[in-house]
Amino acid sequence: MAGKKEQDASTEEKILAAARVVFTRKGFAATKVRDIAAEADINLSLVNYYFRSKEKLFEVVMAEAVQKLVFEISTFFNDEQLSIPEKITKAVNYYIDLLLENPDFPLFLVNEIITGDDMFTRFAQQNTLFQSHLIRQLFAMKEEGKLAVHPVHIMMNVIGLVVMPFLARPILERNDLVKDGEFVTLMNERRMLIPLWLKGMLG
Amino acid sequence: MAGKKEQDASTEEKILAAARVVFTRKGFAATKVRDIAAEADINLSLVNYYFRSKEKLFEVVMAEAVQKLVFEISTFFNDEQLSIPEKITKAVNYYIDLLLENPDFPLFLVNEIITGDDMFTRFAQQNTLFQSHLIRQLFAMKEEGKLAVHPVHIMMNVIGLVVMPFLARPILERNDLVKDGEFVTLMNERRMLIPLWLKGMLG
DNA sequence: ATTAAAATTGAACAGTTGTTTAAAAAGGTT
DNA sequence: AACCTTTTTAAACAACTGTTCAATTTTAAT
Repeated sequence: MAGKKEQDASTEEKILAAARVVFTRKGFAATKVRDIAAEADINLSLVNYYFRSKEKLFEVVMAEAVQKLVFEISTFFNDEQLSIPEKITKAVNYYIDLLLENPDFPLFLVNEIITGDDMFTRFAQQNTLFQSHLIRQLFAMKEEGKLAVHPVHIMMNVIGLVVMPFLARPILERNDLVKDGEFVTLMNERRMLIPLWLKGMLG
Repeated sequence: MAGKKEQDASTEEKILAAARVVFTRKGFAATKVRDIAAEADINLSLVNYYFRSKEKLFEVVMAEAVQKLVFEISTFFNDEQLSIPEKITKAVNYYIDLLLENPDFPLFLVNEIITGDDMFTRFAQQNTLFQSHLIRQLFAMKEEGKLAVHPVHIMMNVIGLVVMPFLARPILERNDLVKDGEFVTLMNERRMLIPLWLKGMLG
């Protein structure tokens, strides 16, 4: 029960890939184990054979998502060599790259903040985003009187300006306010714009 | 089947109130009809008696939420007497008022964008937010060369700057970055700040 | 008080869902 | 080949879930 066997990871990986797709698109509660089995094109029982339960499988997928969205970004935020604008520029570009590849991530995570029991809490606990070097820099700036507002405002703005478009995307495209393919162009524009806007906010 | 009876709306309202609470907190898929019955403290069958099905009941709750969050705001956005900054200021204050009273709304709506079949689509169709007078004003400004960026950027920024804090709130408070009660203070600060920031973005 | 409609209840239904089980198939080692 | 482990399969279970039904209670009108 302890050691994992190597050899053929193909079935296990097929399940995991399918789980990523279905969980991300439908959320935990709306996802049926049979959906995952069908998407992976494997027998139903294999899901419980490789991952002990639906919940355990979900935890793996969720951990991956949080890893990508939160942990990686904290590298930039904790790099003591970088100035505030440099940190923001790096973070914005990393996020936009990531979200262009995984457009469902924000909806997925937000979805689980709501329903999630402790699942999201557990990961967020180890989160170094909100106790990062960037935060300390901002607080220091505030102390010196060089920042007029609470540092949390800045943090919320960075995340809000990057993430919100991906949340609003379905509505924007549905209402033909953003044409096909134009969304990507707009997001690429924001790589420049968001750091610029934040410079304005910082004073 | 056609005409609704008047007299005792108490039970019906109890169910509706309970549905608002449970649907908003857990989302459609994770909500059981028995949860709603328990929350309303009424017999299980009465949910189907007053509202034909779980889905029909959900549509009522969702329609209310969209009404509050989208339709009302379009009044401001379509008031031809108001300048762009005036529209934004009104919208920001209305949203912050509303969201302080219903902090779960954003999570709820986002949750249903993901899982929702056509439900959200149907309402968004009639949406006058993204074809509003404000949009036309912004496009006109762009034409005149007085606005450097695509108007959609501005729209996304308004919504993002207002809504994101409510999405992030659980995480912020969990990490003690925002103390008890401080969140409300921060949101009240944003009534002034967001219009200010947007003035900067507009040129 | 009688009568009819509306509201409420408890029980049951039919379908779904996560999980388990026992048996078969495949793979590897000696 | 014989033997053991790992993987896969079909079937079933037990709990859950949305909904319905028949019977009872409440309400309102005459």
